[in-house]
Amino acid sequence: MVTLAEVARHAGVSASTVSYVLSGKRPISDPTRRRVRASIDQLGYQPHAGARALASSRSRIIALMVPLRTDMYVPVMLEIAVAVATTARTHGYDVLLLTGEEGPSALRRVTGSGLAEAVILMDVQLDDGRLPLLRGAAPPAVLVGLPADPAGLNCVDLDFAAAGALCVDHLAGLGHREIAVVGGSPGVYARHTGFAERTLGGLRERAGRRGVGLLHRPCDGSHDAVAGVLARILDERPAVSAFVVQNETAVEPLLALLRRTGRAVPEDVSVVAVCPEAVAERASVPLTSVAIPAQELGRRAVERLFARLTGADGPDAAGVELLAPVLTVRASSGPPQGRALTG
Amino acid sequence: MVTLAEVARHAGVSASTVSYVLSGKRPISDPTRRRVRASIDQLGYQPHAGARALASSRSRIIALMVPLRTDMYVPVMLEIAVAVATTARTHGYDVLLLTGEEGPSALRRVTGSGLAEAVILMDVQLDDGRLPLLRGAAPPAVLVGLPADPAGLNCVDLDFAAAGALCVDHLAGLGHREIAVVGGSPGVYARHTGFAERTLGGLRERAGRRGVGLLHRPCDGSHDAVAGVLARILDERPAVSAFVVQNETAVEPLLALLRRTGRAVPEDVSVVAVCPEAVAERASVPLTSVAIPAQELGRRAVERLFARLTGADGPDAAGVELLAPVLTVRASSGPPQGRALTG
DNA sequence: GCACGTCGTCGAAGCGCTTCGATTTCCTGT
DNA sequence: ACAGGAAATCGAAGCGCTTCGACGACGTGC
Repeated sequence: MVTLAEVARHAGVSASTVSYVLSGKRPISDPTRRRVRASIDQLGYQPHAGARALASSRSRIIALMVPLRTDMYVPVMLEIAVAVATTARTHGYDVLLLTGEEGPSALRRVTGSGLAEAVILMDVQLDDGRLPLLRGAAPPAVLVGLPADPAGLNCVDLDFAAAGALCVDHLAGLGHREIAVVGGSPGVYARHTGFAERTLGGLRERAGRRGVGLLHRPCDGSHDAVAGVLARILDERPAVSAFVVQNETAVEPLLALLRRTGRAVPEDVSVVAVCPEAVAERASVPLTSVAIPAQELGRRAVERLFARLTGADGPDAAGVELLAPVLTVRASSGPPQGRALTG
Repeated sequence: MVTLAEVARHAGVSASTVSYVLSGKRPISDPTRRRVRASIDQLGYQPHAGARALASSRSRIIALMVPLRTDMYVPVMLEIAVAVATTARTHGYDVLLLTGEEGPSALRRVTGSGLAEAVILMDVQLDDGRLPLLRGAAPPAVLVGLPADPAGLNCVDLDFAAAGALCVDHLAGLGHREIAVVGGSPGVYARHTGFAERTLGGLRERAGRRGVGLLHRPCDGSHDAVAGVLARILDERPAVSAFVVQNETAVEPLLALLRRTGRAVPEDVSVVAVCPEAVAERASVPLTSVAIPAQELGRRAVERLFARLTGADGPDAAGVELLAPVLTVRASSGPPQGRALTG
C-alpha cells in the first residue's frame, strides 16, 4: 500500500505539503502542486480512509436505513436508495446500508463509533421508535417520510395529503360522486405508516369538502385479496364510479377484475393511482396517476443532509419539505357513465 | 466522545488490557474483565471505527455493488441486498452501498483506500467490465451471478440452466410438445446478462433432448409489449400449449391476455414462471414456478466471502456455487388440452 | 536599507486503537 | 525451597493522516 509519506518522498516535499495539495486548505505553489500530483498518479496513491477519518474525525460516510419488510413499494425503496448513493457520491461521500432489523441501536452504533457522520431514514412510521434518538442536535439526520410530530426533525416526503386531494379533485371534476379507495396492505395501516394515513386524510378531507362519497378499504396485493375487496366495495356502494389505488401490486389485479366483470376503464369506471410513473405507464390501461418521485426524494434528502452538515447550521436546519404532487392524466380516467364532462 | 484510554483509567487498568478484553485475543482474568466491561457500559464507550481500521487494517466493511438500472428483478435485487446486509451484521460487518454508476473505478476506490475489505457484485454480465479487477488475489470478491469465464472468481447463483431444464421437464412430462418462452426485456439479452442466457441455454438443451419444440421471444414487461409478443408467438406456432416466463412484470399481463382471448390456464395452456415465490403465489392464477432464492443468494454470497476472508485461503477459495433450482407445482400447469397425463 | 507582512513549506504533535515484547505474579515439580 | 513456566497485565511503538505553529525567503513601504 502506498502512503502519503511515500508520495512526499517521491515528490521531494514534506508530508504536510502533500496533504495540503489534497485538501486545498493552504495555498501551494503551482510547480509543487504539479509535482505532487504527478507522484500521486505515478504511485497510484489512495488515502487510507480509516486514517483520514481518525485524524479529521470525518468519515465521509452517511448511513441509510432501509426497511427490512418487503411488503411495500419495493422498487420505490430501491430507487430512493440508489438516488441517495449516487447523490452522496457527488459530494464525495459513501453510503452505509443499514436494515431496520437492528432497530434504533444501529443508529447509535454507526453514529457513536464515528463510522457514519449522518443518517437518512426511510419508511418512517408515524410514531417511529428511532425518533427519540434523533430529536435535537444529535446525529444529523434526514427522514424520508413524515412522522406524527416532526418537531425538531428534518423530513422530506411527497405531500401525500395533497396527492389524495388531487385525486379527488380530478375525479370530482370529471363528475364522479362516489369514490372507492383501494389502499395498501392492512399491515401498512397497522404500522401507522405515515404516507398511507396522510393520503387517506387528504382523500377524506377533500371528498368531504366537495360532497363526494368515499369508501376506503385496505388491500393486499394478491389477486384474491383484490377480488374480495372489490366485491365488497361494489356490494356496499353500487354507485361507485371511480377507484383510487395506492398499492402498486393491486393495480393489475384490479384492472383484470374490472375487465372480467365487464366494466370498461375508463368508460364504466375510472381508476387513478398513486404509484411510480413506470407502473402507471406500463399498466394494461395506462393510468392517470400521481407519481411517487423516488429519485427526487433520495436526492433531496441527501442535499438537505449536506446543507445541514456543511452549512452554518442555519435557522432552517430542521424542517419539513413536502414535494408537491403532480397528477398526470392518462387513459384510465374519464367522466362517469352516461354523463358528459361538466367542467 | 469516550475513548479507550478513559475506559482504562476508569477501570484502573491499562489501555491494552481494555483492548484485549474487547478483542479476546489474550486471556484476561475474570475480575478484570468484569470491571472493564462495567466501565464500558457505564461510560457508554464505543470504539472509534476509523482508529480501529487504521490500527488493525481491517475496516469491518464490505462493499455491495448493485446495478443502477431498474429494468430487471428489482425486488429480487433489494431482497439480496438486505440479506447481504443482515448476514454481514451477524459477522460484525457493515455494508457499503455502491451503485454501478461509478463503474469499475468504484471498486478500486473503496478497496484501495481500505474502506472496504471485500466486495460483493450483483447483476454480473457475461463479460463484465469489472471482472479484470477481480481475477487473482486482489480484493476478495464474490459475484452474485455467473460470468462467461468464472476462472479464478468466486461466484454464487441459482443454476439457471438447470432451472430452464426443470421447466421443460415438467411441461414435457405433462405431455406438452410445443413450448414458448417469454423472456426478459431485450436489453437484458443485449447486455448479455448471465442468468437470462443460461436459462435459455438450459431450456434449449433439454427441449432438444426431449424432442420438444421451443420458441423464445424477449419481452418488455409492459402490457402492450406482452400483447405483441403473445400475438406473434401464437401466429408462428399455433400448436404452443405451454409458456415459460422469465420476467416477473410480464406475468400478469400474460395471464390477463390469455384470459381475454379465451384461453383457460391451465386447461388450455400451461404457464410456468422463473420468478420469486411471492410473485408466483400472488399471481391471478397461482403459478407453477422455479423460485429465485434471493435471500439465500445474499446469504451464501456473504458466507463465502467470510470463508475466504477468515479461512486459511484454502484450495476452494475460488469456485462457483450454483444453487439447485426447485420447481413448485401450483395451479397454472397441467396436461395439454384433450390429453390425459401420460406420466 | 530596514522593519514588516505574505506566501509557501516544513516538523511535530496528535487522532484512538492494536499489537508485540517485557514484566510481574503465581503456580508446579522435585 | 528453588528453577522453570504459564497466566495476566503493562508500556510503548506504531497505523497513515490532518493540522497547527513556526520558519525561511521574498516583496513592499518609507
